[in-house]
Amino acid sequence: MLVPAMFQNLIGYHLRVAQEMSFQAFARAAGKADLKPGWYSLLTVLADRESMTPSELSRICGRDRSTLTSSLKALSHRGLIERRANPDDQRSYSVRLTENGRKMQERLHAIAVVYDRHLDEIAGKDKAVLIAVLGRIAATFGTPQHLEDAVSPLRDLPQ
Amino acid sequence: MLVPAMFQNLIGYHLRVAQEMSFQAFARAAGKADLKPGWYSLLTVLADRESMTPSELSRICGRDRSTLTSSLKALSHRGLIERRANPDDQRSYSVRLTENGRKMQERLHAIAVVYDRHLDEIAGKDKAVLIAVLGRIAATFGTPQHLEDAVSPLRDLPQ
DNA sequence: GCAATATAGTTTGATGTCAAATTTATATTC
DNA sequence: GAATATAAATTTGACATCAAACTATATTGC
Repeated sequence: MLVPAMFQNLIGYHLRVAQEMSFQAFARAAGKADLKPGWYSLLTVLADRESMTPSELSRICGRDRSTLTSSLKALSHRGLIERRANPDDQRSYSVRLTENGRKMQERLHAIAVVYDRHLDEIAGKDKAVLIAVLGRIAATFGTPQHLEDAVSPLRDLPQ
Repeated sequence: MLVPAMFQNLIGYHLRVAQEMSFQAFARAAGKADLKPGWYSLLTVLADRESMTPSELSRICGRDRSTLTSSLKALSHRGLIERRANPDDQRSYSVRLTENGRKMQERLHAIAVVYDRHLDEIAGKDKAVLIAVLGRIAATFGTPQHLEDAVSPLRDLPQ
């Protein structure tokens, strides 16, 4: 694989390439199963909660609220989520997974796990070091609010 | 930083978060200097070459050729690159940096290098291992043999 | 109690991306 | 040498995304 000489020593370059390549592999696999990779984070966050409002989901997934409008419409139209009016606030509504939505989340997660096994094999004995360094990078460059928030709902998941 | 339990053993998760954090830091810094991070990869690749065609640039930067059309128009309009007709092939033309383009590339590169120094410090003695593993990931997922799809564009810098 | 302000969600507009179709030019084949 | 195929760049269409404007409802402050 050809790497421009001037990038050879830049960690940021390798980080970006590796991330994009592995994500694209996941996206292609999901696409073949007619699954949108963009759904993965939404469904996975929802899978751990009774229900959430679009705004909460937006903060946790790190995407603008306006972006979720069409995603939620698509997910709802496909019967993967359902909306429920909030009796206390007529502006708002809550979203929760349907049974099909849960199955879809599991399918996507299964695909993600398969790709992560590839990553495990590639990393080999360096896996612990890799995860440690990546963790330090994430911590150093600051944790955006959306990821900070994302932690709380998922923190206590059964292993 | 807290990591959701269901993700804490997934390399892909740490890879994505680390990449997202460091790229956003770079993008914010570039944005403050009124620079489009999307220009960085194009200008940097061009900075290393006499000239290139849009197709070569597209392959090296891993973006679809059609995507480059508007970018090159913007860069050209700003006087950062110039186009030259190819006398041997009237369909094609070459692109090269202007003096201003080189200055702009240097400004962006300086910002990128600052962030990569942070990454160096964070990686410390693990830098070589990190780059090696990231390289293997890119090579594996960017190589068609591992996936039926023959999609293996070369990715490049944060943009 | 009502006007001002804030909030939830959507709509709109701009940008960046890919894929497919198009156009024009070059190569290949018969 | 004409027909066909390939190639370079662009155009078009479909999305995803963010930010700003907008609508409808809630909350706050006076």
